[in-house]
Amino acid sequence: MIIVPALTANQQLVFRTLEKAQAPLSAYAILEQLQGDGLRAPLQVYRALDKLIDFGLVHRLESLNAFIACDHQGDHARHPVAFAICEACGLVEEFVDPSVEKGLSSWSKERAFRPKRVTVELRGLCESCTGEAQ
Amino acid sequence: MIIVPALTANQQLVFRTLEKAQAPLSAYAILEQLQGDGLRAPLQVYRALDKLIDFGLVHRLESLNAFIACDHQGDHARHPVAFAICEACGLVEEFVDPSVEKGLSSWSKERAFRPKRVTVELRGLCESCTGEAQ
DNA sequence: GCCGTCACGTTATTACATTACAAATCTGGC
DNA sequence: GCCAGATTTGTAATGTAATAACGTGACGGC
Repeated sequence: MIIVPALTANQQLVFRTLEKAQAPLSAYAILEQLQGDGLRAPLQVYRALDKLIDFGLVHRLESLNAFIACDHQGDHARHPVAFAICEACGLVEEFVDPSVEKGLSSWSKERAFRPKRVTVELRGLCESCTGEAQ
Repeated sequence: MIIVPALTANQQLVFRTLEKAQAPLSAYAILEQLQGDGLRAPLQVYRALDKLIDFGLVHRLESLNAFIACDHQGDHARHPVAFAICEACGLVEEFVDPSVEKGLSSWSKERAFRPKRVTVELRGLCESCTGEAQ
């Protein structure tokens, strides 16, 4: 169980922006949206994001250089999570797959590798975009 | 089976640099090494990298913004590949895990998601660094 | 009161990647 | 051979993402 301390003002602003978006946002896109609320510099956003990621409230999508609110709040906070990203409509689906998890953890155990951070991302076409785009 | 056409001059230069490095290099690091050989602009490197990735000769490490020569040449060219990256010594190990592969492909099948590109990266500590760094 | 810690703010800079366009080079048809 | 179109290559400029370096202020323990 991870304790999430009360969020600071900046952290709340950033987190709510991501929650509302329901889609991945880049740090600079977040900044743009929060310029009316006193945020001025990228670093303010990056710092908030770092914390939110630590708390398990936000995930980073490496292949997109973007961030998204975790939609299994606390549920599997900090579990290795995977993402399916539709390149046509931008939809991002977050999921946990036991077989993937098992494979990675047993590989790690065999090699005595100690994973700190796990990235699993599928880029492709979601069901509804599959027909349209060939 | 994928046909790899003869590499262009730039592609060869970039590929050999990565082969020699045996470690991930950023596009700009590659450029720096090749400045004596007629490469001048980032785009020349990025274009070569794009092709090499298409051919399955090079992989991109999303969590590092860097590139590395595939070390299973042709073996599993274009198969989904996973990486374990040591944050202490920089060692990168490329591997294929059937259970991971199976998990991802069956998840995709169930959701009718068509993956085009798969990223699986573990960041952590390799065996030899695990002792030293706590 | 003093110190350590932590979040915050600001400026400048570095790192990574792409757009836009011009020049060169390849290719098939005649 | 030579031209027209397509493809690849080179170059400059720009856009986007992330961090370094520095300093300030709030708060709790002692």
